Amino acid sequence: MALDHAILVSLLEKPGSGYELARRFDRSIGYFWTATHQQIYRVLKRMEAEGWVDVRDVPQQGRPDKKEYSVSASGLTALAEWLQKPIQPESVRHELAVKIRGAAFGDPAALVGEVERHRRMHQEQLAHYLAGERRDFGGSGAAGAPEPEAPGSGRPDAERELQHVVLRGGIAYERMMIAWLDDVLATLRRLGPRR
Amino acid sequence: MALDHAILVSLLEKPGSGYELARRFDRSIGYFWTATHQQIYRVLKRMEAEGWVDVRDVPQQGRPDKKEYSVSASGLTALAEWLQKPIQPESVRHELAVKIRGAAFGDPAALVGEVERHRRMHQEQLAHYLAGERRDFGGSGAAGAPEPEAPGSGRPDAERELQHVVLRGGIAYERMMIAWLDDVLATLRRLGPRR
DNA sequence: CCCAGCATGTAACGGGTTACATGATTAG
DNA sequence: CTAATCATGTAACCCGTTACATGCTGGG
Repeated sequence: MALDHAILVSLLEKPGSGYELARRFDRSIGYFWTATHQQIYRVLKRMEAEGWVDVRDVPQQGRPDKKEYSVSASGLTALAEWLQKPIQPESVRHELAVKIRGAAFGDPAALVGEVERHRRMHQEQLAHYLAGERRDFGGSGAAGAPEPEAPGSGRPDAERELQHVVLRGGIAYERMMIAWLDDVLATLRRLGPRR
Repeated sequence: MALDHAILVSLLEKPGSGYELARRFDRSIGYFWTATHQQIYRVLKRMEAEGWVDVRDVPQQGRPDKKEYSVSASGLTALAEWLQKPIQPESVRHELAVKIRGAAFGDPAALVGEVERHRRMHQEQLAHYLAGERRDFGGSGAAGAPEPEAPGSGRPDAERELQHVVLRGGIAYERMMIAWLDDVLATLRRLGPRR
């Protein structure tokens, strides 16, 4: 289970509250791992009990107080151990592919709208990634852009480079999906309506 | 939840036992949806109770008897209804990406072996898909290859075309992953060992 | 004789999802 | 006044995973 470790990585990049983590999971971390606030609170509580994270009450004005979590020494050790262990390849889950194969037993043309909708969503996600890349990693060429967020406890250069390569993975994924959905649309249109 | 519908699609393509379904989920259907035999038996029992599938005892010689499941009329209706409903985009889960970002707080070079391992697995999966494509959908050009499996109750041409376009999606995915993992490897090597 | 394959299951555990709950402040 | 944002939580349910169990046949 990687949610624990995803949270550790996020807290190492920048300490924060459960609420803040939930928002990060809707954004940068969410590019490759999703979690709701319920899951996050549950895991934070468990990790606190195990001593992987430290908590600090932060009073705020104009807002509710919050608990700021940060990674403890033993949490860092746990992460390092996990990094050593091989993981098995993720099992794929493409509900849309189930639908596409299922369309042979319904009306292929009826799926066109749905596939177009997915294509649009991937297009938006791609635009979002590209905007983030431009903002955080400079226009095109060399480095030199200021860090958008305070770097965590690691080497700032490694942190940035690795965040960037993961983002490039997201970009490649969205491009691949868009191209494939075009292929799917052409196929559905060629098949036409139910006999 | 799509496991129900993935099973319905597989049974429409060809009726079979829980055991046979489990093997298909390790192969063709498993390209985009995974399931273990325990899940499959559980769902088959539920769908039988709901009347989505019919069961037929098939005595065999030299092997244990089996229960052959096939989709009932109401199962087909349920599938058609599900095809109409929009689904939300799959939430991404890339454990390897968590590790890559986590490597900034450990030793980036130590991840190289693991990433190479994943690259090899994707290469094998790609080879497997390409072999399947050559076998089932002809060398390169036009159609004309004999169906490798008896077609289900739909239009055979639509069934084949849609299976092929899903397979092309798998192929595109593996190619994208291999290219991205090369990018990751180059990045990790550039960063070198822990300071 | 033992292992691999065929075939079907039960049990337990943990994670993910959805719904519900509370309470404060600020902006429209 | 109402809605949105910040902030933390409980409860229930289902799904996915892992381990265990049974029994038969054929091949090395």
